[in-house]
Amino acid sequence: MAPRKKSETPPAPNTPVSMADLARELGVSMTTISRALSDHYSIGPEMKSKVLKLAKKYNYQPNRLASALRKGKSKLLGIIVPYIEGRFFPSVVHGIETAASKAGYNVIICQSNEDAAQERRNVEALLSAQVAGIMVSLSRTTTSYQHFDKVQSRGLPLVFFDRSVEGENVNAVVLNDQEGALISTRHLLQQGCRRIAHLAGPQHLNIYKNRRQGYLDALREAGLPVEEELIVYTDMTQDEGAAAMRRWLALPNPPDGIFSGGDYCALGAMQEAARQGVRVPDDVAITGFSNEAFTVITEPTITTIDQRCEEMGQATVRLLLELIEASGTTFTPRQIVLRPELLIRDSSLREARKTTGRRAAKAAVR
Amino acid sequence: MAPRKKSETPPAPNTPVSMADLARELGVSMTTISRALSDHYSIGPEMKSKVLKLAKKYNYQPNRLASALRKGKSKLLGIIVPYIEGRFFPSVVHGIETAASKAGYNVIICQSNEDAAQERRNVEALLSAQVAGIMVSLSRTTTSYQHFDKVQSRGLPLVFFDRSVEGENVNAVVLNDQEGALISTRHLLQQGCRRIAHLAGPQHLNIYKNRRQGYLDALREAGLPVEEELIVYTDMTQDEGAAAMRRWLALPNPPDGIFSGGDYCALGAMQEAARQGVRVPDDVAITGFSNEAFTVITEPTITTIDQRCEEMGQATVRLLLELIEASGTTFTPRQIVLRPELLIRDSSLREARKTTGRRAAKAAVR
DNA sequence: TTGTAGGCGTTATCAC
DNA sequence: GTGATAACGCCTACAA
Repeated sequence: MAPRKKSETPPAPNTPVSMADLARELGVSMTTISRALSDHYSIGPEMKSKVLKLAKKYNYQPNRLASALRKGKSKLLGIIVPYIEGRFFPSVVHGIETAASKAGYNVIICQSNEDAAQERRNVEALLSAQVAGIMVSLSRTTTSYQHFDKVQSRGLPLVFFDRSVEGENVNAVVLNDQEGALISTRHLLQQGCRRIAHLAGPQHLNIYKNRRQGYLDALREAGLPVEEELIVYTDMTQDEGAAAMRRWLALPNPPDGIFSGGDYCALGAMQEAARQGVRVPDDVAITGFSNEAFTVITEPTITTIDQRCEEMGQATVRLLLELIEASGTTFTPRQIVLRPELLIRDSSLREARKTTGRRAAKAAVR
Repeated sequence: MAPRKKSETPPAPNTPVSMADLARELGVSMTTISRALSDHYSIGPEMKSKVLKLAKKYNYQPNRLASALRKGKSKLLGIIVPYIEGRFFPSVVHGIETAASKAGYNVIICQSNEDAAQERRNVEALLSAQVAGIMVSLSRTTTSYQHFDKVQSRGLPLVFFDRSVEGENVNAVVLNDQEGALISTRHLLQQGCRRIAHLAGPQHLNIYKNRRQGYLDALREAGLPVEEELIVYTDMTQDEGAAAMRRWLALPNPPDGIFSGGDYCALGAMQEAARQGVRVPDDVAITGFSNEAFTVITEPTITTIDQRCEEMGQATVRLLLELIEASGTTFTPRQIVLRPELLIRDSSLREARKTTGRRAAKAAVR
């Protein structure tokens, strides 16, 4: 479409009105209009109100493209996530969008689909769109980081969240998975468990490595031995949780507590226990990880670790905005570590006084 | 930040390179560069490859802001959703982003938080950002639609999805809730249920009104009477489902089938049945609506209606792109109605041959 | 306090 | 086939 011709008549009602249109209408210069609209200091109050009134009348919308082009700074932030599904990423994105919008920014969202090449293309697209900063949770297949070097060498603020690159040289917001595992396992110990098993996830992923470490820390702290038969490595699926539980229940001396690195896996174990007539939490107490939505609807409800999705989103935006404002000056990279929260529910609580009444699940309204 | 001064030296490595920089380097005009990069017809092949090589060397990124400003058309689409949580909206957004990105568009996401005023602000922001089109799922509190009239009067393509305004004058993609209810209730009839109850949602919301209507249709079709004591109006929560079930089980003649307008509510009913020793599906068959993630992990798994979230996203983008391409020409608004899918699971399947083995739940990896 | 003018990076139009 | 030039809408020295 060819650009609209400049006309001397007032703008058609269905066409966006520019500052030039307002200027012509009032017989003043564009500068005046610009100052009135941007609340500049040197502008007569009556002039200003006249401009504002006309702007409202014509429903003037500033063209942020033009503004960004001129100023070299847009009001757009970019997010790259592996995907927008499940519980975790949508919640973080929710937190990000809320915080960004509060600060006057809009957010462009991209999915890498766990594909490094796609992630690279996402970065290019965001650079092309002239975003003011980028937030990334790494794709699982990303092994080289040049595309991010390029971002930083342009002086464009960059913050990783949840899945970050290692090191002190990046800005990142992550959850302390190890601490989560530690407090969860400690809780099982406090409930009287002495033989605590662990459903571990793929150890090449940091989150699962750290969760296993936290579990080990808690055992050591309590002076308990680590028994290899009590650690089962899984892909964190429900079925693998059930399978592990079957193996454990077949032992001469089965565990009396289980810390699972994920909720689905914990669920599988719990269901297998029920099938075999083993009582949860009395015979075996179980805790999960992630606070999946279903953990409050099972019977018993599942003790788990909340990952502070919303806070993670907020913290990510806060850090990014700091970087944007400090743009130009030197800024020492920061890693923000969020503290996980243990949500104690019925699957691990052995005392007589259980949590009173199930937490009402959110309405299934869409 | 003041715009960078035009310099005669090659660009610093950390600064974006423009077409002018390339032109200077090659001693040709910007026009030539532009043509080479945009694959224009009148350009010498050797010139073209020279330009492309240099562009790659300097890692040239087109400035889409400038391009959009000049052309009056950006490569950005806007989405407005009530929120990015639960199962439904994230999945639709996932579908939208995937389809948009395939077509070379990026997506700005906004949340209205079920607030009409916020929704209005979202529209303004997207207009300001000069998006090429807008996709909206209405906030629950939206009662006036002027902000959308403004969008359309600007000639900006607009498509509603899921929560749309009524009428033939809008472009929309919605699910046929009534049909979903119909096939779900029919399925219960086929399973031999003769007294089918309904957990209904708030009737001022179209989706629940339509689901109730589908239920009534199925009863009429089967020549069964509508009994008011078998329809309970709820807010679709788990607890209300349980409460309704309690009332039904206290009847002299309890229902032998239940069609719930939502999965959480169905779950509550199912759990209450279990507590009272009533067998599902043999004593009472139950079906839900929405295909929430938990419906495959309960025991028994819950029969439900899939809402085609991904397809909805794709269809929305397809329709919007059509509108964008038809921009200027007259385009008769279209309403696309997606057909829901009945997922038959154990909570309603009375025959001996149940679904073999629980469907493996997706790994709880984040 | 207000106006003038140039430029942000790209592309369409015209001339060569 | 290539080049010069003028916009797109906004912002900001600088001048008045």
